[in-house]
Amino acid sequence: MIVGVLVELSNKNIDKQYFYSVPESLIKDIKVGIRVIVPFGYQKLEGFIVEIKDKNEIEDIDLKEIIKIVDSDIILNNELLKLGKIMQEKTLSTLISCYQAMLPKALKAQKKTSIAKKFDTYYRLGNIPAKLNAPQTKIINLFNNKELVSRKEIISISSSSLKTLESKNILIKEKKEHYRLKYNKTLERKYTLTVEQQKIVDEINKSNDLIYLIHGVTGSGKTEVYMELIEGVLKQDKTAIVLVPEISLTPQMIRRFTEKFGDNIAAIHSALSEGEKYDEWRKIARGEAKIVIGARSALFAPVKNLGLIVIDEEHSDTYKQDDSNPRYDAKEMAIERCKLNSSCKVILGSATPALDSYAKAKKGIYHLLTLSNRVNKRPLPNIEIIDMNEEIKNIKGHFSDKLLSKIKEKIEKHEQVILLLNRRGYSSYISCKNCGYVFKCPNCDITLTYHKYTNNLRCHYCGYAENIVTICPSCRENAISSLGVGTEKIEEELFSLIPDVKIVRMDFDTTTKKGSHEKIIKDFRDHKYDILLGTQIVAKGLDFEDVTLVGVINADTSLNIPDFRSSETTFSLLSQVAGRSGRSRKEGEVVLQTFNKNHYAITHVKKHDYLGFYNDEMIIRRNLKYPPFYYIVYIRVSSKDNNICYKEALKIKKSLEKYLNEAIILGPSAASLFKLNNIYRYGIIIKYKRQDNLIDILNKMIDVYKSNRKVVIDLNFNPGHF
DNA sequence: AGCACGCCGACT
DNA sequence: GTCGGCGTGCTC
Repeated sequence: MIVGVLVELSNKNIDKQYFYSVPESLIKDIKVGIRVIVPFGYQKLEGFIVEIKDKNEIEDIDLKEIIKIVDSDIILNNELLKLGKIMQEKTLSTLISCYQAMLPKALKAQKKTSIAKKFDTYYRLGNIPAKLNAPQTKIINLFNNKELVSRKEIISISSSSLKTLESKNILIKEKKEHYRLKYNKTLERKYTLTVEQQKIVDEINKSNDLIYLIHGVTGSGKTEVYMELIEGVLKQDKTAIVLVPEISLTPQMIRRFTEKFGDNIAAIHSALSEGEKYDEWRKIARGEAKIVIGARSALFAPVKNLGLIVIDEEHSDTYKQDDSNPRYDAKEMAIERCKLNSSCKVILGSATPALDSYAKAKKGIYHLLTLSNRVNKRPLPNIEIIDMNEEIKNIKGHFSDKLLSKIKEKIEKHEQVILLLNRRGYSSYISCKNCGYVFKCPNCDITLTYHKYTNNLRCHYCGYAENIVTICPSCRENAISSLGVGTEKIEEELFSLIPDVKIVRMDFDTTTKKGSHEKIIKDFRDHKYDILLGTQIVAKGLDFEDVTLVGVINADTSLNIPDFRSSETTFSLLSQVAGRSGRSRKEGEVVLQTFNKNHYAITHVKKHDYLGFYNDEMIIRRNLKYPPFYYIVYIRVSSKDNNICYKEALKIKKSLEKYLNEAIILGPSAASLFKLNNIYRYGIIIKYKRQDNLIDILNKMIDVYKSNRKVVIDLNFNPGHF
């Protein structure tokens, strides 16, 4: 027996099957998809068996032998094997990295300390003799209606009797695995769908389309629709996967699913320990959980007979793996996985769909469905725009009079407030503190990034650069600055403006600890605080009854992110956070502070007008040749040597221009993290509508550079950001 | 990735 | 002479 093994190392030079013979003693346990340890050159590596062949199919006589089998579980089933190959073709990353990306750490092929399974001890009956004493009889009676009884239960009667019974082989010990997590079905809330919700459920159920986009305003009850659809899928003995942007941010979602489906669900997310993930994964593989809820990678949960994939908040950038290889798009992969199953459907849901998704829906590629009313006909909150250019003279800290007085008013009425501090992205930009002017690239219309290293402003798209000035070109004030504000500073200001106010901060720094996020949510719901102050994190899916005011301290910051999507992300963020207000009986209000009150992202948020925003933004995207009108591939060239790096990047650009004559090639320009860990990076952008030889040319480029040890190239198809 | 081999400069 | 730097090739 010969097996083809894909080893753990992610490197284009060795990203292929290596063949090994199987020693006689292991043959019976060999299956495709299991992990094995093999000799590889001078080292021992872990890998996956991806093929089994007969001896006479291979000409090579001198194969090495497999050292051992890691465990008997099939990790990569047929479906995952196929899906990994598709991912490889879509990302041009290594095949092994695609497989690894689909698995929890404990199941990846890599040398590691193994994670122990957790066991409970049980007993089964052996031969029962005629004579037993009283406690012994009592113990035996425990077996009246079951085969196995737990040690715990027996000991509660008598531990010494257990000892005797065990020694006489009357009771036989048996270990049974238990999973670390348990979901208890609680009393189910009876919920009747609204007419609008029911209509959507019916339409999806009777349609044969593959992909659906549910555009539902905040508070329209998309989750109820998902649950109803899932119930239908379960009735057909099929399974479902629900993807959420970041599951630890949506404890309410899990709670509602648990209420309805109990232990039929498995949740996979970053807040779980590796041991817990391992358990959840195997529970799914054994068919003990039919519904999987989780972040991006939960898409690859080993469910069988998949009937439905739900992608909630589908506009979220977390569905694109952008930071490391393979840079895959979970939405795209969901559709691929769907196609591998018969009559499986993908549901995308959002109050503010990604422009790309909505465009596809309008074209009929996705089946568009709309929920235009909030549940119980609650009105959408009234949104008030505060022009900070006007307010700047009598501003207190970062607060306008209007926002401050509204906050005070709500606190007096014992209602609650959510404040959003819209924090900029990773890169820094320069703006005028007086009028809010930001420096933009004359070629690309995106914000220029400040580079400390060279002390100038640069465009990450085309490489345009200009020098720093201190006088604002717009208002002529000497107020150019790169300072941002943090939640601590705002909290401080609030304390001095409203003594005795109770504030809880929530940002990515205060919520890294396991469970801290849930605790903040719970405490806020219990009215331990008046104000929830946070960054982007407070915009996501939170549902508080008594929040009647949402304040946005700086609506603009995300408009200035150097990314062609900055308007879209701003519109989406503001709409989402506005949706947190007035979710129950009391009417909600929203106050947005901005320096750009006439910006179309702001004006459309005020009117709750997604379509209006969509139409405006599409015109800009078309004119500037951005997605969804053009596709983008980002090529990152990196090296320890700045000079070599730039030269190679330029060489790549030149040859791409030669071979890709239907595409626009931009760059090379300094990447947003130009120098990191002493490695320099340049980026080249390919924009194209149609380019038939693209994949072919890119593969050739990868091939040329795989043996180059001075520069590394990296590809990102349709990057989430730059 | 990680290791060996082999070619070249510099130094006990 | 020979130690070690690194460019190159190979891993079933």
